[in-house]
Amino acid sequence: MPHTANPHAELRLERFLPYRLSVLSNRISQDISALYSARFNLSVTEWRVMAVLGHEPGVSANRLVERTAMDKVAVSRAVSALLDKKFLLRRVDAGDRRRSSLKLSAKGYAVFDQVVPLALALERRILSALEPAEQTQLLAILDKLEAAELALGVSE
Amino acid sequence: MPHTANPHAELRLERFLPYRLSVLSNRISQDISALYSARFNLSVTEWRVMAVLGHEPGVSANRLVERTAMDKVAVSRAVSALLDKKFLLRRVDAGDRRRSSLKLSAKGYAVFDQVVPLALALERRILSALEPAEQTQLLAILDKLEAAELALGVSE
DNA sequence: CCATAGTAGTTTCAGTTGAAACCATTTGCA
DNA sequence: TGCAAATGGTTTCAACTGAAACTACTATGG
Repeated sequence: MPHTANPHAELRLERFLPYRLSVLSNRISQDISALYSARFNLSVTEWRVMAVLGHEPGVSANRLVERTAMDKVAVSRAVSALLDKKFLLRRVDAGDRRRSSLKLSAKGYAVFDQVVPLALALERRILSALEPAEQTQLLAILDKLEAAELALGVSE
Repeated sequence: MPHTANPHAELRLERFLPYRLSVLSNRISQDISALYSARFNLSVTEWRVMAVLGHEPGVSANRLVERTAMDKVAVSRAVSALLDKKFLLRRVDAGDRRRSSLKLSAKGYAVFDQVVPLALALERRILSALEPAEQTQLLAILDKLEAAELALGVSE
C-alpha cells in the first residue's frame, strides 16, 4: 500500500555513517578508559600522553600535540597533572630553553606496562568480532578514510 | 643490527584501533558540524535531536535519549534550546503528564530540509574515498562491531 | 647588536559537560 | 484507597574544555 510521499528530507541517523562512527568510537573509548581511569586515576588525555611517551621517550610537548591530535592546552594540562603524579620526568632542553623533553618515570612505566596489555587485549577482543578477512579490510579502509579526511578537512 | 630489547610494553598509538577510530570520527563529526553550526547556530546535540525528530516526529525526550546515545541531561538541554529557537513544538502527553511529545516546527523543518542534503553529500564524499566493494565491507563491519560492542559493554 | 616576529608552553575566562540530587507524576501492591 | 518505588524530565554543582591572551625565550633582518 503506497503512502503519501513524505515532503521532507530523509535521514536515518542510525544508518548515517558519521553518526555510527561517532557512537561506536565513543563506546569503545569508554571501554578502554574503564581499563585505567579508576584503577590508575588517569584521564583519557593523560593516558594518551603516557602512551606516546612510552613509545617515544624524550619528545617535547609540542610533538605530543602532533602525535595525539589533542590541542596544546589539553596536553599542557595533562603533562602537568602527570608531573604532579610523578609519572613523568621533565628536562628543559639545553639548546632551546622554551622547550623541554618529557619521558615516563619508573613509576610511569610501571603503570604503562600494566595498561598496555589490557588495552591490546581489548583491541583484540573487539577485532575478534570480525573475520580475519574483515580485519584486514578494516585496516585498509581506515588508512584510506584517514587519508581522505586529511584531504577533506584541511580544517581551516 | 639487533638492538637491545625494549624492556617495556609496546603500543603504537597511531596503529591502535580505538585511537584511530576516535580521531577519525572526531574529525568527521567536526566536518559535519561545520555544515550547520555556524549557518544555523546549532550544536551537535541539537542537530542530533532534530535529526531524530525529522524522521520520527512525536517521540518523547526519553526516546530521544535511546535513539541518540546521548544522556538525558544533554537531551533535555538541547530540547529546551530548540524550543527557545522555535525549532520544536512540545505537547504534554494526555495519558501521562510527565511525558511530552516533541516534533519539529515549520521553522525546524525548514532548517532540517536544508541540512540533510548537505550531511548526506558529505557522507557520500567521504565514502567516495573507498572502492564500492570497500563501502559494502565497511557497512558490514560496522554492523558487526556495533553488535559486538553492545555485547561487550553492557556499560554499567 | 637591537627590534620585530615567531615559537613553546601556560594561564585565564567563559562556556559546556555529566553525575547526582531533585520535582512531578504514575505505577505497583498491601 | 494510600504509600513506597519507579519513571520522565529538569536543575545544580563541580569538573572539564578550548579560544584568546599571556610569559618566556629564540630567530631573523636591518
